[in-house]
Amino acid sequence: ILTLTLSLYAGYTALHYNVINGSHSSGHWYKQISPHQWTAEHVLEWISDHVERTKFDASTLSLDFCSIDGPNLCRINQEEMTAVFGPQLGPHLYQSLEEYKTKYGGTFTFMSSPESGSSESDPEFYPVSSEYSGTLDLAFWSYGTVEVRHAPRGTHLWEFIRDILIHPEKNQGLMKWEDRREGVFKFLKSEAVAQMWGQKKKNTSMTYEKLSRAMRYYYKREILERVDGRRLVYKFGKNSSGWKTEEIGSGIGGVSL
DNA sequence: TGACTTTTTCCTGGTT
DNA sequence: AAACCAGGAAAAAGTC
Repeated sequence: ILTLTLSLYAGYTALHYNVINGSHSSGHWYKQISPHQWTAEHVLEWISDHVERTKFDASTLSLDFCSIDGPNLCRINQEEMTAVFGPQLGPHLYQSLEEYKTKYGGTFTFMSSPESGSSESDPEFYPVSSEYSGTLDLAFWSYGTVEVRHAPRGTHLWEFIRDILIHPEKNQGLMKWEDRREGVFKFLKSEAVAQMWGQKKKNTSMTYEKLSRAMRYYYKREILERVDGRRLVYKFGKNSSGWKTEEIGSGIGGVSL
């Protein structure tokens, strides 16, 4: 499953699936070995764990950030980690990585990674050391680059709603499935969800009234289907994706994002 | 830059 | 009466 989702381009969507499925089904093998031996998949598992643990909003992350293997990950210092993953998740990740490094420290020869030094008068030259082999885009590795470079894909309203729904462990009581298989769901705290949506869009004046207008525009595009008679209830339509339990590994991204 | 898409804002009117 | 639902219109934002 991990491999399949990785091959999909919808980065953050794949990360969500990791959070949901990876942590339960496919064990945490990365915990058994040194970070220096982690594969890109291990790194992704590790990140997913922290996303879940810190209740970080994964939708602001790009999978591109995570396409890095253990050896390269270990070369990142705290500042870089924070620059890339933000002030919340970054430090968590850094500390966790240090712990794993220490735990398996004796086994390897490299070391000296956290040159948390502050003499980098040469930002552009850095993150990559000589044998960089990951697929990480260099554009990300400059100070202050927290946002995704181009369009943060997956920021549409319906995706935001979907992502709340597929994260039952976090966002408790905000929304719930009425019929998971059919894609019928309901707002439990309509104004709270609207506030969160507003927060994401940097708009403090968002309300459910306005959010719901945007939702209604989805009917014509068949991203949502109308459910009448039931207040605060909506249903995903055929032009939405990423919410079906059977859909994992196929069909995601078949629809415009 | 300009066309196009999506979301926001506002509104009138109806329903639960 | 409060909280929703339906959409039209148009502005604002975001994308390509």
